[in-house]
Amino acid sequence: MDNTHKWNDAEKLAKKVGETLRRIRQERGLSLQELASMTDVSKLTLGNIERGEANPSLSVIWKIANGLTIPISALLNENQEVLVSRKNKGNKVLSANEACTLEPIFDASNYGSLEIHRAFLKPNSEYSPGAHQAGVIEYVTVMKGELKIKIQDDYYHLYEYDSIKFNGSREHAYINPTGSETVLHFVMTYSKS
Amino acid sequence: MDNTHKWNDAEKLAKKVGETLRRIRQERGLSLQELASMTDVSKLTLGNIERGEANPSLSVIWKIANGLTIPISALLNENQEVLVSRKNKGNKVLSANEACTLEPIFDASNYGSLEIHRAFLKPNSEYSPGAHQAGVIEYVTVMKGELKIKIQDDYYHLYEYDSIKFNGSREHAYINPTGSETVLHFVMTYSKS
DNA sequence: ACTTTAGGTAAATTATATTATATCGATTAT
DNA sequence: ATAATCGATATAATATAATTTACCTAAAGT
Repeated sequence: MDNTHKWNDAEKLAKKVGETLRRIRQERGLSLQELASMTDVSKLTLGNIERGEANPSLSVIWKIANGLTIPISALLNENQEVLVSRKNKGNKVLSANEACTLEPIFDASNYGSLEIHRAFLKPNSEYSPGAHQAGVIEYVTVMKGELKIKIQDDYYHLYEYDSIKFNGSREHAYINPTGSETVLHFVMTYSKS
Repeated sequence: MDNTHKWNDAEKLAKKVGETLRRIRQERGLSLQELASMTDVSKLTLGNIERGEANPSLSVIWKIANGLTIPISALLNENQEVLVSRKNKGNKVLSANEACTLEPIFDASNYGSLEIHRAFLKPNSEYSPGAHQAGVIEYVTVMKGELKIKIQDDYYHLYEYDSIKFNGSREHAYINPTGSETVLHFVMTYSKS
């Protein structure tokens, strides 16, 4: 069976992963030794991976990403593979149930794929924007009050100055469980083409 | 070294990958045999992975993703990740003159072009980070207190919930003109190479 | 009944990932 | 100069991923 082509592509991936790992390690000023103790992966294996001469197992990949507290996709350069489309921008300021007032701060359509909003969530109310298009990442910070956020089947309770990051393409809802207004700061990024 | 916890997490990842693979395969109505010939990975290995009883190598992961023509991150559920940043959990960094405390919220410098920080500016003090590299854009929001910001020769006075956007490559300084702490929310973007 | 297909299991083998240890050259610091 | 650190390299040993082959059960079709 001819798998030369595939093998070469897999080789390329290994090389790219190695370059990425080396770049991240050097950006943090770490030696192979230090990285080894952080990740519980031997220095030799790390060196081999960085030189693209390794075929690391999933557990090793996970250990490295975990030790560096980065997503695995950061190692695999998967960010660049994501296909994009731009959000269709309706200029809504009020949500359907009027529970939430959205206030655009900077519209980055002219500068890049970034939008910043401020949102005021009324007491004891819920705002469900639904899922956005693929490639949207939301960063939400609680500026005042409390926020209960539901992302698919999981709930997260955030207090003042807490932040959360998640993929906006997942079904989610913002809930103000308190009797006073909640103020949120939204940063939304859209993957580039 | 105690790595039981980490190992369990790695196990969880393997299980999740297995579930994802099985779901994708069944959604496409493929048998293990068919998937094996599509991916050039043995049926037994595929079965082991689906049952979470395997620790596949990067090349096998790549072969599967390639055979199914899906991004690797789709297999790894990387886009399902949710990160929460709590108010006081981050490692704070002090500026040279100790006027400003910087608290990273989400650091994407290694795999993207976005960083989010929270900053605490001491009463009646100034923080001058100098000019950053070219291509940096800063979005600053006042979460609490007041901020006087100097950008080259111009001054801007911001109050609670005000925001400002400017090019970080220009010389700038953050000034807290009040007697109480100022809390800022930073979003910094970097143009990609 | 019988046959086929799918998926799980087992044993044996091959291939290779991972580690430990040591050495080497280059750089950096004292 | 000398020592120390870093990354590359080599070797050997161990652990385990991956394949092959075979057999098993359950379900679905004929």
